[in-house]
Amino acid sequence: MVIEEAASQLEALGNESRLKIYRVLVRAGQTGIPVGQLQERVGIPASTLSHHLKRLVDAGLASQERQATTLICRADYRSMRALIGFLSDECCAEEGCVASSR
Amino acid sequence: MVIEEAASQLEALGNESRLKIYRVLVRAGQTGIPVGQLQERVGIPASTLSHHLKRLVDAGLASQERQATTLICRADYRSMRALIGFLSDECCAEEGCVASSR
DNA sequence: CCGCTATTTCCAAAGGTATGGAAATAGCGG
DNA sequence: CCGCTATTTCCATACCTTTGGAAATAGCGG
Repeated sequence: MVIEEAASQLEALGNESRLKIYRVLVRAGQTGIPVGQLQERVGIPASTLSHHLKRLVDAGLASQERQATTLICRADYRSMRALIGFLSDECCAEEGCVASSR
Repeated sequence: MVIEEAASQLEALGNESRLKIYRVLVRAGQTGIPVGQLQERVGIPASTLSHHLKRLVDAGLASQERQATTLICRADYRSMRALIGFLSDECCAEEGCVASSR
């Protein structure tokens, strides 16, 4: 993972609304969750939610799949795994840190 | 870790300059590194660097300690550990993710 | 107290982000 | 093709971020 990508993913997650959205996505598992239900769950206006979702998708943290008129959203676990890996490896490579204490 | 804190730390790391700075801090280990050396290392004007450092410190990701005229900066490993824990636990609690594949 | 180095704060400009209502679009089911 | 629901795009507004030069401050050593 290159630093630009890590930064853009961290930026995407570095907003309370988006982090909440992302958390709901994660809890929805592989099944995913439609935008509408997501909206009820997080209580954000549709327009705003759509903007935030786009940021998460653009950052590679989530994906969307059309099923008729509804859009199913899913967290991309691989990217989160890669991001956690980056934080552990690149940013926590020295003594005293989680990576070395394992 | 509460979601507000996680979001603010992710936001602090979600900027390429700050992520680079943070990485240098981590690599400097417990010894830490003076602001001046950090500046040479990342090639950012002193003023800008100072702003970024403040953000990292405010987010609890780094700390600073005066030693005479120089300021030693250090990464706060505990906060990174907590952040990685949050991402693994809160955001990756379902099937298919890193947390469950361990 | 002075000069010196290290670092911050002040200030201002430019651009980006967040927000959400209103209008547009997508994709059925009939 | 129409109406309907789901979702996005358009648009505008307010606010926040990033950037960096210049001036201010901190803390020595003399």
